[in-house]
Amino acid sequence: MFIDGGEEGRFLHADLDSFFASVEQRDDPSLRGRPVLVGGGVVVAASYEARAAGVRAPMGARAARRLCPDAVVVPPRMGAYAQASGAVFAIFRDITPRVEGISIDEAFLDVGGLRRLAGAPTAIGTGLRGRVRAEVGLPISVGIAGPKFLAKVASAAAKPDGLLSVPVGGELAFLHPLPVERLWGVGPVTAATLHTHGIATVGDLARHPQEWLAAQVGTGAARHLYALSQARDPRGVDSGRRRRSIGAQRAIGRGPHSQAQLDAVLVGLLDRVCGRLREAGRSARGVTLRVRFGDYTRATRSQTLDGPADSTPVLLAVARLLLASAHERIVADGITLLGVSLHGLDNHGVVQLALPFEVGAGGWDPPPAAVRDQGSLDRAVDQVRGRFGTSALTRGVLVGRDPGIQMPVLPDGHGAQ
DNA sequence: TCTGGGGTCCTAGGACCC
DNA sequence: TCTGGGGTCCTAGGACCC
Repeated sequence: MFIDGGEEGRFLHADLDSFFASVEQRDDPSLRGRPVLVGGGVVVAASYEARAAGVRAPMGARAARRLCPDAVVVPPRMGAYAQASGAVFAIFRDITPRVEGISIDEAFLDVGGLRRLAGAPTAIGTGLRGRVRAEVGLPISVGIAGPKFLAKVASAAAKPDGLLSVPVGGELAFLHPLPVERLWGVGPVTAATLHTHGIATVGDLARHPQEWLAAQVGTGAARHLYALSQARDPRGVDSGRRRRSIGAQRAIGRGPHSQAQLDAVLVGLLDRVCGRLREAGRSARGVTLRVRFGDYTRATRSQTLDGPADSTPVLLAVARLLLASAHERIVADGITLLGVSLHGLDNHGVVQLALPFEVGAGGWDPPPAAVRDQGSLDRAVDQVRGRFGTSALTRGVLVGRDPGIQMPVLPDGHGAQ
């Protein structure tokens, strides 16, 4: 699909169709053309054949089977999805370095300025779709528009397996007839509020002044929604985004659960989360515990640490204290989910500051400049201390180019012994 | 439909400091 | 003894997204 005429916008949003289910159909030909559900107790992805029967994610498996009795249910294979995602993102970055990943299966690309090199945005999008299909074997939809968020709205409208370009000047004609729920940031709560005031479409929303909107949904959301309803979006593609938290959670049955059982779940969560933290070469300055009670209401408890930490015992101890602080309520109401997330993520100083060191035997890329003397090493280490706290400097070895210059600095698993 | 697992961002109040 | 404003950090909660 393609709205013809006029100049094209610079932002391209690429979104893999029914990603997990498509990977399953790609890898098992017997699943092609059949309704496929990925997940166990809950459907995390449904193929378009299953969606045709009304199945949506997330939906309980039992309800999904009722709607679609001949569906094939397969367990998720996160490894396969991560691999497929990596291959698709490699194609994105081959087209332009200006790529902003939104999740495992979608990204924004800024293709403004590529015209002479690669053609108009629609040509680039068509080429992208062809390459993903040929090289990775997956269907992907593409939206193109001048305001960034509108490219995402367009890709949703293009699905499945399509391309839609909203021409410059045609933004409002495309946007205003759509239901407000299509706007990024309008979920069930905001939608319900807007509906009570007779606002059903984006055009309805655009006819109300921002001040009035602020009284209904708050100043921040009002500013955001008002701008979007006028097809205004000042954001560009940010290719340097880093993850801001790492977490894990587990739904547990209604119980009752003994303290020992809860602690075992907590230990498992911390083990997973801290492993991923260290794998990423990062440290955390805060721990948040997330609890869902028997009545499905939620609460969080969080604590900030004196300095960054990446050790499982340290972070587990903090999480245990937080769990204890929720003990009374858990006893009273029961508990159905336990989760933990780590925030205040940073590298252990050295890599991020690009200090003039070489790390261990392996070093890192790009190689930093050599440390010339003990004095400059000391000053650099002081910088790290000042910025990240002393506990950032407790493990590993930082080695100057001159092998006589060494300081203990890096976390485990980052190349230093 | 009795309910998964991974994230992001915003708001608001209180503590604390200058 | 009483009183002010501004800024930052921390905690808790909520809405939203895939």
